[in-house]
Amino acid sequence: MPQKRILPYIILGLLQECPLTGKEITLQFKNEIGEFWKASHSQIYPELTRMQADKWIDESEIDKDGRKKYYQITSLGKQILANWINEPVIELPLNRDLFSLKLFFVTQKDAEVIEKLFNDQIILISEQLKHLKAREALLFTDESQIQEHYGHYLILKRAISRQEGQLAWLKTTLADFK
Amino acid sequence: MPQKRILPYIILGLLQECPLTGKEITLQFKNEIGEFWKASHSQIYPELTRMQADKWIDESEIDKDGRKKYYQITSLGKQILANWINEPVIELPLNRDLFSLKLFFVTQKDAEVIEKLFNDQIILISEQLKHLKAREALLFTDESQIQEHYGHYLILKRAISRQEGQLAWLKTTLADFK
DNA sequence: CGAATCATGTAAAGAGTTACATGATTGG
DNA sequence: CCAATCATGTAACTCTTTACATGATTCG
Repeated sequence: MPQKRILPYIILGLLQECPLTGKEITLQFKNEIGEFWKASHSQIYPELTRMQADKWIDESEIDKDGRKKYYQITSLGKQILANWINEPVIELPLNRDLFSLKLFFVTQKDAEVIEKLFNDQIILISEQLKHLKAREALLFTDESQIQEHYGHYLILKRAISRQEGQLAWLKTTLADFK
Repeated sequence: MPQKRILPYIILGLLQECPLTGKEITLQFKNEIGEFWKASHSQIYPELTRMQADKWIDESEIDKDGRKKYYQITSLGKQILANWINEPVIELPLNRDLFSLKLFFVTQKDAEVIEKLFNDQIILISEQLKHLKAREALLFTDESQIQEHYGHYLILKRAISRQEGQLAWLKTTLADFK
């Protein structure tokens, strides 16, 4: 048996707000959600078909003629989403971090290797952080935006906090090392 | 084509220090490495066979009679490991965080749900942090330990820093919310 | 109209998880 | 000696990614 399916619940969560096409769902994974889960269109389209068969979602009347297919959440889907959110999270987040792995295998004498690893990683994280902060400035200009999309606001904040923490650690550890 | 193979490099990194059995390698993933990559024995044993066929590792003479199989890194393996470490890391770390995902889908009126999510997560992270700090106290009692296993020390520190950052964010955000 | 791209979908293959299997060893 | 477990290995199945495919639309 494989690992527990998460993707359909994420799709339900997105459709909870408004009907979306497969393409639009795919694009969401380039934004905040992508910080905490990845999925590509070749997973999403079959998943939508399956969820429709299971009556978690159905096809929306919006733009029915056009070539885009809008899906909307059903009342069954809403229940399933609520149940999932209420299930306690008992696993730690999974992190796959090549930087940390490479660090694991260096010895203190590999000074150049260590410094290069750190410098590259600092650049990488800095760029991502800049991108996240730009999104924050764009989307959450006033309090009403925050109220309306509170969950989105929280996980964007969380992503920013995480990257800032990493960046700070990288910089102080590199400074200590030198 | 699938994602890039990482496991063999991790195994090389472990074998760089001393010969190990498949079982011992498996157990390493319950320690620091498990913070940044997961693997189970059913991946590791076939991978060892494959790496031996590719001459990245070979069977050690240690305990050759016993039922345990010790593997050691070859000089080819050492080169391949060094090359891998020197390749720049261009991808961001992958994070899969169910807590953040669930947070994404709540609205501000779901006060109980949000508080429960936060409280559960605080407990989860606290326990993990306690465990990591216990390992730190156990392994790195003096400076010579740090020198000798510098990479191990760094990624343990990194894991601790990460969890502490998350915990601080969880606590202040929960306090703000109330 | 022709080229680029959009939106949807399918195919192929390795990655990773859980469960099952087996012979050796240990311990009461 | 029998049960538990150890160390290794295999099997079945899903996940995930990359590449390929196709018809509709847009734009110069």
